[in-house]
Amino acid sequence: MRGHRRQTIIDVARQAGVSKSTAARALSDAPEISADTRGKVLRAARLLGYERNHLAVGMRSGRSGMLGLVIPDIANPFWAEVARGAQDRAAEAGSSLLVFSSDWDHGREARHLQALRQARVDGVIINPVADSFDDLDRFGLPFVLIGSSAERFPDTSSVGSDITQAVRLGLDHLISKGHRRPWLMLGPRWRIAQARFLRAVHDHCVERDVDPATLPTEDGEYTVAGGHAAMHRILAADRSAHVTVFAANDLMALGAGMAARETGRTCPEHVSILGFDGIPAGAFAWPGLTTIEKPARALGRRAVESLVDEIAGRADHGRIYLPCRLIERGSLADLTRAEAPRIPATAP
Amino acid sequence: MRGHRRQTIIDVARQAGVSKSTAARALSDAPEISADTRGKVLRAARLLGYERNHLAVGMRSGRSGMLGLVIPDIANPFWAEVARGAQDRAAEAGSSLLVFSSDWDHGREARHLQALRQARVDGVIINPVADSFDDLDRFGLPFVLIGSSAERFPDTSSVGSDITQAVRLGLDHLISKGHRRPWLMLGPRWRIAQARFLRAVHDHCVERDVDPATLPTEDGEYTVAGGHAAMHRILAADRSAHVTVFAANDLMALGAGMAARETGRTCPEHVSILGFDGIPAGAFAWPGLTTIEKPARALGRRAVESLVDEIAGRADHGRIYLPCRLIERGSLADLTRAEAPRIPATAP
DNA sequence: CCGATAGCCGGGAACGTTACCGGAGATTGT
DNA sequence: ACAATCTCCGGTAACGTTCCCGGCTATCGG
Repeated sequence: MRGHRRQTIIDVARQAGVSKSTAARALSDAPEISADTRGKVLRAARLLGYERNHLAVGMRSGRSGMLGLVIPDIANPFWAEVARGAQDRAAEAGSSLLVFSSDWDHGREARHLQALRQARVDGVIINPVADSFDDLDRFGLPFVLIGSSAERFPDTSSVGSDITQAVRLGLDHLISKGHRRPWLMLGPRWRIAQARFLRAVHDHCVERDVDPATLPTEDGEYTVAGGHAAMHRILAADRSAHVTVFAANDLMALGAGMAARETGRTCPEHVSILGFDGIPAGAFAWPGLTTIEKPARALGRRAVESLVDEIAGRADHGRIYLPCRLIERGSLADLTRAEAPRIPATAP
Repeated sequence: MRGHRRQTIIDVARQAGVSKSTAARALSDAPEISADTRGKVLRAARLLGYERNHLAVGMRSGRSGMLGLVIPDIANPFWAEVARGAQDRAAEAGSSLLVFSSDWDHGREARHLQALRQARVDGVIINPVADSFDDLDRFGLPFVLIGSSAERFPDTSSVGSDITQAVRLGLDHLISKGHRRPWLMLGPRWRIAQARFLRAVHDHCVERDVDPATLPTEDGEYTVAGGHAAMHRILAADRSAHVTVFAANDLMALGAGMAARETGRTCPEHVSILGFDGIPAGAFAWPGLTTIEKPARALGRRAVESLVDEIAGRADHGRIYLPCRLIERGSLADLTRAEAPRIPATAP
């Protein structure tokens, strides 16, 4: 029973007493077939437990019914959420998702793209490692950029979050709480996301009559360890009674919180932290991380939608920026009515 | 340039001046070919930018080079880590991974399995929704169970974590810290994982001369909200000065911590919490969550290894249980030398 | 010098499906 | 009543690859 040969459409046709063309028509509900024979075929298919062979379909029709997703790391909660959204939407569209993690490594990314091409996926959603992504034009597959790397490619559709709006949300909230001179904790200098974030901040500062040059910055990796290290550098450099940090990423913000605690400082008494991403872990920290939530799941869904448009040929090459949302938890002090906090007891 | 037809092996053969059989031999480095012609073919392939069509390969050879992974939720950090391990190992083995989230829903699971069958994946790694998983024998694909659902299927290989060892680790640690009567915060009653956890606890209690019947239990969903609700019930039922909880899952433990704070209790002064899973978010909570770490990434890797064995026919139908590791952070009080803590100031 | 063997290569068939073309009846219009 | 149209169906050719079989050349043993 186990070693039984797989049923093909020919078996179904024979069982139903029709030709395989007719069986195919019934199975792919084409219009030119009588309801009667369709019923017969469908019954036969069910009886035999027939499952259509998508490899053969893809081979003949040129559509494999598979989509590729290449992100930095599926174990990163933000990207996991994106993947979930993409997967859900792909399933609704009747296609499957091949997921790959590039680890910000060019070689891995290249290998994954090759695997995707060889698997003949119908299209790819990618957050490219390099913001150059030079193989783009001879990539030979429909694709959609996701995340923040859309700037240099005006001719390709992309889905990202609205950084400008997000930064406005964050800065205005900081200002309303009395934080006039937050540190900006940025990602690596070579990432275009860094530049975009910084530019959004500058633009908004100008709008609010703040001199952007007065805002101190510190770089670090987009990880907990990166934020941890950067925060130690910040605290070593800034001996103010209250240090405020606007992190470009929640993981960094969380790392910053840990670093602050290690120096005996508590949040939000001595330190205020604003995150960016909205990963669930921020809710469990104590105090809860106030952050700007990117619509990760929706991002994944929209990327798939753009991609199927792209595949279908109706490519409007649009750039889509989804709005973000401020989540207030407890990591931001209200300095407008607070007395000056005292210097932490044990500093390093 | 964009609309250029895809290069096939026939184009390569023509370019190299050989037959397609020879080209195929060169490309799949078969032995019966001279080094000279192989070089010619390979050069021609590179020149034309040839990419082998895996759909056609799968069609002819019966191997699609794709593996399926069906887990409850890719956005759950534990499963994301498993997926990452599986994906890495699959890439090393030269195959791609189709990822699906079932959301503990039978219908979704069934649809995903159908998609996987139709895609003609070579095998599937699955954490089944139902611990019955009755379609198993007529599933018709090589597969490996992952997680805690291997009990009822002695004939299938599976990969999971060593719950017995983990529970021993946890209980001994609790006892060493002076916690003699922890609450057990369990998952839903219908999940077999619940029974396994409970049995492991009982067995170990007997070994340590503790009457397992004295351990109070509380059920809940395997989520933050579930742990949150369960903790409120526990605190309502237990008015002791110090309440200790051994949660079956980190998310529940985190939810429990939030609930405790809401009632004005602090951890570890009034409440001790021991988690289970080792998700990264536990490190950011304050205090850090002491927990038993499951080797999630290794789990994913081993599952793929078992699966390729299964596909290759050398199925030893082994059950693999990987050891867990205790991570001490700050959520457990040391009751052996502490004076009796006072009752929390504001109880609900 | 001839047959056997090994090494290398080409030709065809097959995998399961869909696209296309043509044909047999049934139905319609004049 | 006859041509024209429509509805439905069957046969055949692809899609790109691998596998099997047979053939050609060169080498070798006797």
